[in-house]
Amino acid sequence: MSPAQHRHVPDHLSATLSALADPNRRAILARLAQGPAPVGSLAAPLGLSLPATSKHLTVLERAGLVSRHRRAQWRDCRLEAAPLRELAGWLQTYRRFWDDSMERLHAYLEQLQSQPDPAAGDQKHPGR
Amino acid sequence: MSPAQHRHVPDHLSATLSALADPNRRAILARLAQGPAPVGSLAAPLGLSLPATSKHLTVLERAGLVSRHRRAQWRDCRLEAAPLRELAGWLQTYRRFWDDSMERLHAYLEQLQSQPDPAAGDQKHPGR
DNA sequence: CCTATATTTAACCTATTAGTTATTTAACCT
DNA sequence: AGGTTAAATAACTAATAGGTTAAATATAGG
Repeated sequence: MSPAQHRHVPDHLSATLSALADPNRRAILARLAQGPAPVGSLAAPLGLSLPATSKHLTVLERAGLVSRHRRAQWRDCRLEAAPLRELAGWLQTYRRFWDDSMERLHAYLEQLQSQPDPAAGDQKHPGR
Repeated sequence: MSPAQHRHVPDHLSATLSALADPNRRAILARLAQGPAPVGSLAAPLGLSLPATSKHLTVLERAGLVSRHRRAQWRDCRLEAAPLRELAGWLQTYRRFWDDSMERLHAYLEQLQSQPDPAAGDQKHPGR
């Protein structure tokens, strides 16, 4: 058989998360959180070359996390938070797993079901 | 010169984010959010092979997002939320950028400084 | 118009990722 | 012991990611 075509258009969340997965890119965002900045001033403190920085910015831009605007010969980069909000929304659905009070509630609700969760397949003998 | 050694031990947050960046892995977490499950029952509904699933689980495990426990010949996977909490904490520092009321406060605080943010270098002529 | 400055783009390299198939390991059940 | 089921590991592959150096592009300014 042909060696598997596993190519997708990545969704928003995946783009956001993989953009954020790089520490240099998070450092760029941290810097931009204190106000817009041109590319060069982002590169220097991170010990990154200009081309590397530019690429990181492209990744961040494609994830919607920054926008760039020409301003004379510079290009001002600005933090765009919408994807972060989206991420926070996604994360929210897991909040009960680390929030103690919610965790207790959840445990209670699970216990209410009495059954070991029929939808989950975590019985003694899980369905094949 | 040798072609640049950019090898790091990735930090927690990077490991968490890159683990979460894959939609299949997020689907696994979503499934585990409804209770622990053996590997096979995770693979099937995602159309993933067992080896692929096992690898995803290894990635999630190394990020601390799941744990696996032998249970007869099965291996029960359980969601571990600590890294998600850590992520939520990190995200929290950006909350003011999407939360309207906070945003207004932030704008006000920035305006208090009167100066266009000396630490930021976003003046007319940014430092080299 | 020419030159300096700021940034992007191109071409290339290496490591990592996500998948594959085939083989092992582990535990259960006669 | 032998067979079956569950999962992991090995070996391989194609695509992606993050970096490099060198060349191109865009704007400002004498």
